[in-house]
Amino acid sequence: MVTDNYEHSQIEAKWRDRWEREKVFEVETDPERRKYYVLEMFPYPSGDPHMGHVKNYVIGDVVARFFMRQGFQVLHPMGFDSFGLPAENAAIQHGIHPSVWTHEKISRMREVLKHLGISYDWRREVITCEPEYYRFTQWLFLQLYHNDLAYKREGNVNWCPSCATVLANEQVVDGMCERCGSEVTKKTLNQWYFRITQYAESLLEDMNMLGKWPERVLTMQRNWIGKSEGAQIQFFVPVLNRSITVFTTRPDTIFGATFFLLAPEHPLVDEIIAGTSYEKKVRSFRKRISRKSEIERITEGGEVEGMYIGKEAVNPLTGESIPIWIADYIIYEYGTGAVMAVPAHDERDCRFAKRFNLPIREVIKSHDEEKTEECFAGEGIMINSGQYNGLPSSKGKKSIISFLEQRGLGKSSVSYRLRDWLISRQRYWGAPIPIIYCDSCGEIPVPENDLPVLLPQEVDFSPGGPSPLARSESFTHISCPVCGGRAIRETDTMDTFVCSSWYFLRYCSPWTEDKPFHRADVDYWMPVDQYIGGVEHAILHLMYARFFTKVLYDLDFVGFREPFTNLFAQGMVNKDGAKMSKSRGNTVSPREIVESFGVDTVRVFILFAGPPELDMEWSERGVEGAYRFLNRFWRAIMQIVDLEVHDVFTDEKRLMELERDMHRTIAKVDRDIRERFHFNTAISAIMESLNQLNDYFRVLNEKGSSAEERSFLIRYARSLVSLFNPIAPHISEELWERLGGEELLAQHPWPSFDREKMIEDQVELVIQINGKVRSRISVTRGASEDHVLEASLRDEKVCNWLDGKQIAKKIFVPDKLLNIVVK
RNA sequence: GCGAGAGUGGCGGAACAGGCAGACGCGCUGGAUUUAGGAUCCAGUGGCUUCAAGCCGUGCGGGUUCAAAUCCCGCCUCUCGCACCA
Repeated sequence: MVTDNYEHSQIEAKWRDRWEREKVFEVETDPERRKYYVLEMFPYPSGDPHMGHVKNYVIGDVVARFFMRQGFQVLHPMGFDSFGLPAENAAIQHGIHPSVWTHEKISRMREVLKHLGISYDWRREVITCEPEYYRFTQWLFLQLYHNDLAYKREGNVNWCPSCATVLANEQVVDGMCERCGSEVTKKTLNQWYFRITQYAESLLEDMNMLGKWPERVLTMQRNWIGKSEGAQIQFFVPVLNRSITVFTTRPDTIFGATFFLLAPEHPLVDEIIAGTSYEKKVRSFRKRISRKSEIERITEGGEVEGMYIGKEAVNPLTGESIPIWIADYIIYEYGTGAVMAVPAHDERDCRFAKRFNLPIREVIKSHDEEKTEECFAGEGIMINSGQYNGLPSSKGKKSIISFLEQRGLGKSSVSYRLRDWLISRQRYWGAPIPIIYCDSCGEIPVPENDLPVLLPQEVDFSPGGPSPLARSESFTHISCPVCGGRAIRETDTMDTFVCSSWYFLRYCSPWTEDKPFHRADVDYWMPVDQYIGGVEHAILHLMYARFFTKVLYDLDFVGFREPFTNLFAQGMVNKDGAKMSKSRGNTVSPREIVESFGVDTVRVFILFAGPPELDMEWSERGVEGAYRFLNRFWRAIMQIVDLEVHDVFTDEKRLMELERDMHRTIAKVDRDIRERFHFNTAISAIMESLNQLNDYFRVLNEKGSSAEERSFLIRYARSLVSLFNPIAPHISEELWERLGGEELLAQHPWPSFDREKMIEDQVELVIQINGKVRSRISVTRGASEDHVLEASLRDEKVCNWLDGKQIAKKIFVPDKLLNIVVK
């Protein structure tokens, strides 16, 4: 029973049920209709959603509801990214099985989310830890495997001792584990990788075909991929009787190469020092370096370390012999792991040369004569470079590369900072990697028909030792699918980012059983038109998802190369100036706030606090303010619903003003939502209209209202309620019904406006004297300069300012201002 | 260090293409209503100035312009990202 007061809980429950009963948000593939796909990053089910989630979903819901009312079929799904460590830690600490823990959390979270009344098609829910889903995560792994995009190799990897697993490069932040904050160490392990580096160029290139993405996200991805163009050059090493290739972006500085550097772990180092007195020293040097954590490297002020390893390399241009050193700042995985050191023009080489007293030879002169820095890394004119003297660096680069190319000693080359994606995790709660090792057949992919490789239920979660899967006899020991002989399963599971790299495809086709998705579904719905989430995923998730999409495109499973046309990165919700977190104890529970104020209040507060891309501050007063506004809104509309008609005159002038205001408000709200995502100004426009309305009520209270006024006000109220609907869907649906709306507002067409009706006949025009506002006059729209000048000369204030002055100049902006410049 | 972004009342924030700075809201002040509080309604609310008139005012300093929060140059502060990537 809904009373005449604004009873948020009754109203919200009523419409939530109604939308569900009438399947308002359920959509089907239908190529006849225009589609729009709105997606919010799905959550890890940690329990109750927090305010950051709510903000995310509310933004998405406004967009979804807005487009729905534009006549689009809107796909707006929700699911759970439900593999991951917290579930496993719960098992270790409280003895609850990860599956049980996760499903409990999901139910709880789903309940709260449903309570928010967001326009999800819940039938399409995706849960990544269900075999029905991870079966296809494994299937996708196999596609990558068959196309040489998934491979296993030994490598020096990031290890988080606290999580007892390896981490991808992307998951190490300032030398700390992105998840738990412990210091990351290095370990040499045999691990599975995805060959994302093969897609470095298209990940970079295809950024051009994206729609609206935040510039900073693109920049971050660009930096992460880190493309640099240069050359590979061969330096002959007499002791090996062959060449070592270096990568450099500055072939024009080759005459300044005074020593040669190798990464300490470079395998050629061993060949060079074999049987020499350096063997022992190098071994202990390597040991010392590997103990040095990333943190120490950064905090020690960049003290470089290295040592001479006893042999020489030959500069292919000068024929000069230069000593070979190893240095800790040379990264084996980048470029070729070997560098020609040019201390005069590279800061790091310079530091190294100074520390170990190596010669520094200047070969580039700055264009700017004044500049005589010790280490000049810019472009300039070549000197001390034989026949190349006098050439600018850019030309020199090209000539040197072509000289080397002709002699087969080098070529132009591109390097990327991006590394292959390490996907193995030594943990239980993830999708098992579908690989089998047979004593006689070797490494065998699990046949597609045998998928999913199910996680065993009964495993030992006690901490320490190998991962729970490795300890499970029944899981590990199987017979080879090829020869039937003895075999063991891979016991690593996949990084959860693999699961989230394709979930947006599954939403399109969630009921498909024999494959991850139907092509027709995906072709209809994809790409996601608007993706919304936190900027913290700017690199990791967004790049992995882009990578997966590109692989699927190349393998002809999908017909598009980019998954997300537009991306919106929302700001955080803070409290007391800091990020809300359990450890700080400054969290606000959405569940409780919704209980006392209602969903619509929370939505209005969040959206009104500022533009959504900015961080916002949670404020109790702000919530109350939003609540008060909803009450004010309710009362005003109800006053119109209950308006009695009297036999009185109509205030035509006020009515016209209101009419104009109505069209302006529609135009503003429409634009603010559609083009700018600035819901705060959309709400303030609605508030202004409401204030207009209240002013008018005062007139009506005095004189009573005519039938004409009542019918106009109903129309006005309807458009206001209609505009408010994507922002506060429950209250607006209720008021819509009370105003006589027959169909659901959620399915009612979005209001349109008439530009003609927005125009005023009288405009207020600003009169400036010497650029300062001195007066305002009211003139008819489109008044001429002469007319305005004449009118302003009759204005007392203007006359005072002009008294005894000469008019030197006039600037006239029609319907806006007249600036009179006097001497 | 490199790169990107941002600095506007007591606060969150408006000002779409150089043209009325401070919309809208919060807070605060006064008033009405009320037994009282809350809620509600009305009025006010950038600073200086005794009122009026006026002057100053968008981080700081300069510039362009009839006119600058907005454009240009220099500086300061903050936030974020990258940080031995040859």
